[in-house]
Amino acid sequence: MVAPKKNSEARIRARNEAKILKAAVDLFSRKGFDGTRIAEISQASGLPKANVYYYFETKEAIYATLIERLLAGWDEALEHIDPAREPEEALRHYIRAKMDYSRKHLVDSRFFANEMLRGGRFLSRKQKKHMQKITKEKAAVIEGWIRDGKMAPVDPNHLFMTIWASTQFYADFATVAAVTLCKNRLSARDYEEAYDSIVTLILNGCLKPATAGTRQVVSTNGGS
Amino acid sequence: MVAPKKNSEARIRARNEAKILKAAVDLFSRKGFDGTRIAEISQASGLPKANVYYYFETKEAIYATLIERLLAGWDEALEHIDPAREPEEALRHYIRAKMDYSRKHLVDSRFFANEMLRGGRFLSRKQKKHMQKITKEKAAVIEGWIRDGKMAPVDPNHLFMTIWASTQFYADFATVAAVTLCKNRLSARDYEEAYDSIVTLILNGCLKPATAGTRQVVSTNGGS
DNA sequence: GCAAAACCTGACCAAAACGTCAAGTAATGA
DNA sequence: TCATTACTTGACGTTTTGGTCAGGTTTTGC
Repeated sequence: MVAPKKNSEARIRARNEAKILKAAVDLFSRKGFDGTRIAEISQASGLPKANVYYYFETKEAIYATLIERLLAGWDEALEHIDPAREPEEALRHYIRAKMDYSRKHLVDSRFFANEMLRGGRFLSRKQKKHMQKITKEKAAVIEGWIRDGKMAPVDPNHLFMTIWASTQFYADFATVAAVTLCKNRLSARDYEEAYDSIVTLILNGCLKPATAGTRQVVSTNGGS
Repeated sequence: MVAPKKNSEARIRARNEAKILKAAVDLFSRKGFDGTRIAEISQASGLPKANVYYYFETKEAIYATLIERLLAGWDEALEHIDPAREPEEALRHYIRAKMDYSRKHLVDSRFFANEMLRGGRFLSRKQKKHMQKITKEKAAVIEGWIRDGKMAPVDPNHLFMTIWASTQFYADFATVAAVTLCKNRLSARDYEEAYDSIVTLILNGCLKPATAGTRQVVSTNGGS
């Protein structure tokens, strides 16, 4: 061998598991759990099928690993909803974080969507409880802002869901979005404009007129 | 036979095709195209597998029929966006129509979502063009309202998508919604509240302050 | 009442699916 | 160097899959 490469240190296991998971999440995101064949995963990952089985007991095991990984990122974006901040800034950043996630992790976003369409059967009770807890905490923050007269009296849960829905849309329904915008694929620019629109709509919709003023909240991102 | 039932008039073909399509859309909506087995459809519809093949050439044929049926309803709700109306009323009715559809046709909504996650490969160029045309027309109506100073200057396409996203969310991600609201299943009441929130958010977000006034737009639907 | 058309279905097939295994090859540590 | 462990893989077995078919039963039109 020309270069022996001591990257054997870069554990073979880790590398191959990553290959498999990457191929798997892509397939699952498009075809769902039942629609994905192990043979496809093996082919897409470049590893022989028997090798896939060497690293993962079953298809379920692969799927479960991906779910676990996904849920880990659930809370992160919500960190922006911080009682110490002003609602306008906090929500703006939160929406951006969600939007960025949708764009950069198209596949994960769709994987999640697929699992939800399936009824979320892979989500453990514990995982659900966790999501619930985090959301509840953050809903309380919103309610605080409302009490302080900083926001209009909207239901925080539905506010969150509207944000989730509208940001996730551009990942999960990219096809619809592309058709609507008469494009073949969504560009970074399209995402930018989507972000602006959502921020404008939702922030104007839930901030107290006193805060937002009669002037519309305008996005901070200029177009080229 | 006790009652011979002349409902043989109610064409056997129509009845059985309906049975098959009903079973199929349910399965497709949860497991996607590749994940759905003809045997499952046959079982769920109560017809033997060979009988399913008597009515439909292939699995694709069933799927295509469903897509066709689905797209037919695409324009309907958009009828509300009528230049003769006032934007507030029009948008309110449109959002309600979409929301009602999501609730009453949970399965179709998810079926559509699944197809989009797959990349909309079953949508013909013609069907896409049609969606595009309708949307463009309605976008023009919104733009008219904006020019007339009746609405804030939002991008109509993104406005539509935000509406689609947030209404569809409660059907496609019912699991997430239920977890968020700490319920097992969404009640009619939950949908009502979701509708109220969305209307409040989006209408306040895109109507001219002059129209909406400094007062928040309030929903017309009572609780209980 | 009767022929033609419409409908039904158990049994079958080839291809593909999941998962296993035994016999390898490479890396590791002493 | 050599034994132990980690990794690789072609070939296999069983089950399930989409789809077919030949021979049945019902409906229908007259």
